Amino acid sequence: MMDPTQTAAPAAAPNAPTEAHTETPAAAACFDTLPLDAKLLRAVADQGYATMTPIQAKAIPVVLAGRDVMGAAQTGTGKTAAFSIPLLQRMLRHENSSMSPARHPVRALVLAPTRELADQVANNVKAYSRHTKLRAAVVFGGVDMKPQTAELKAGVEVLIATPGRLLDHIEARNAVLNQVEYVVLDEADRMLDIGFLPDLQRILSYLPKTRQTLLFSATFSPEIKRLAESYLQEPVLVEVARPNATASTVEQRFYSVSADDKRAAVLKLLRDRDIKQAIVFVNSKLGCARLARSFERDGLRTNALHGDKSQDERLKALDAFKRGEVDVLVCTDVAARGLDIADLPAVFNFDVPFNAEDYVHRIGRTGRAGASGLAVTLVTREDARLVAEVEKLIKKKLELEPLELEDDRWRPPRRSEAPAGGGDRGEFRRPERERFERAERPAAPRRNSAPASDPFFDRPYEPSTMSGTPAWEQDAPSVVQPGALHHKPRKKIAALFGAKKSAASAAS
DNA sequence: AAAAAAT
Repeated sequence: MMDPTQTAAPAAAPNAPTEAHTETPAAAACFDTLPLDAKLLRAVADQGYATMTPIQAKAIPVVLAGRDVMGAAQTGTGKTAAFSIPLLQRMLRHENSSMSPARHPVRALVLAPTRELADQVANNVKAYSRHTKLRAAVVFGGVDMKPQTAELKAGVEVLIATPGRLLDHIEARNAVLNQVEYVVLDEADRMLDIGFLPDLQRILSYLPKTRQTLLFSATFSPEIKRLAESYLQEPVLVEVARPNATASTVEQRFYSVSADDKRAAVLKLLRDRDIKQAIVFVNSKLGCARLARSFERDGLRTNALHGDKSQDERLKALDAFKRGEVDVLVCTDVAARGLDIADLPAVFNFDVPFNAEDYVHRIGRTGRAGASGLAVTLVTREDARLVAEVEKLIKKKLELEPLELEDDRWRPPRRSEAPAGGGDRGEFRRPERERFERAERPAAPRRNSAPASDPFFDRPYEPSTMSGTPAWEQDAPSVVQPGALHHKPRKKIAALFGAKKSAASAAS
């Protein structure tokens, strides 16, 4: 069943102003039907946005009403704007009279799980607040603290941060968080997972108990939902799709290959599908660096992005990729979540991710804002179990296809065949370089139009719920069967593998 | 089988 705001019925948005320049025939609600300050509406229009995406249409009024929110929507559907615009509005409405300029209190805090994502969110918040006097700043690790400190001391109303560096600033008394009124956890389920939880709890301990808290993600397990509940007060669950749903705009393919053929498979698919640009996800930093070097030898313009690179290299790699100067970005899961790369045509899972949730996030780098995208996952026999977990999580029947690598030209030499010394390893790779040299490439960032507002509407799943009561009690059992694989402790899964496999096949 | 986030 469709949500009323998502139908094409003209009556759905009677107040839609005629000046809105949208090509969408569907009468999706426009931002200016909301009680938003003109400064914010102007900033939204500056970004080229007129109509709201479903998560925005549903979450913004709830945030404006001051409620705590747990928000779930597919990747690439505008969650950042869904929380930042109404938060800015509330900050404009309620000037903090107790604000003492000398103490530079932060009024809104947004936490993100990676530095790149924090940076991106900050850029969005700055864009939406540009016509206001509210100041936004971002702090994350890997870069000099001094400029961040100076910015904090000068006074910042909205602070976007990764946890570790924020704690540094708190302890150095650069950031005063005892007057925070709004907290957002972006990629909330990641922020609440075991690796982040201690830092997160420490940060929250510095904040006032009375505040508005917002959690957003495309993935929520019932366990995390329950945990999250303890950080929220009478939260409203805002769901546009079932949590863990993949975007309908992404074509998902699963190819059965041997580990030795994975590189050849990527090259073949890049060629066969005429893919101009792609992210290739790898499970380990070492594998990431190696694969990037390999693609480089194949003549592709390639960069690696992983946590062992300097922050400078990381930001430059991402930037070069966004500008189209790099064909293939080989990454670890540092890039799995949240990053918005306009019109990225394809994502490859060179390795099947260890966590099914990460599959959802990885493929969410493509098919964003209504664009179409391709997600290819390469599956070896050992990965069958992980794929089964993905299937359970996203509740979609996945079909494993064979991939014929008939033409030897696309198969890089095996270790045993490779010429010693690693010189120029084979002319058969030349066609790759030529194809990419021929490819037409957009010179500048490619997205200027407003995001299409209807491709997200065709969900086969339950319509969103928006109620005043915490909904996950009734929701949890129906979403996932008790005992479903991805709810078992990871250790148990690992143990299953350990029992089956000996160290024999571990060499690589 | 891992990655990320402080130095």
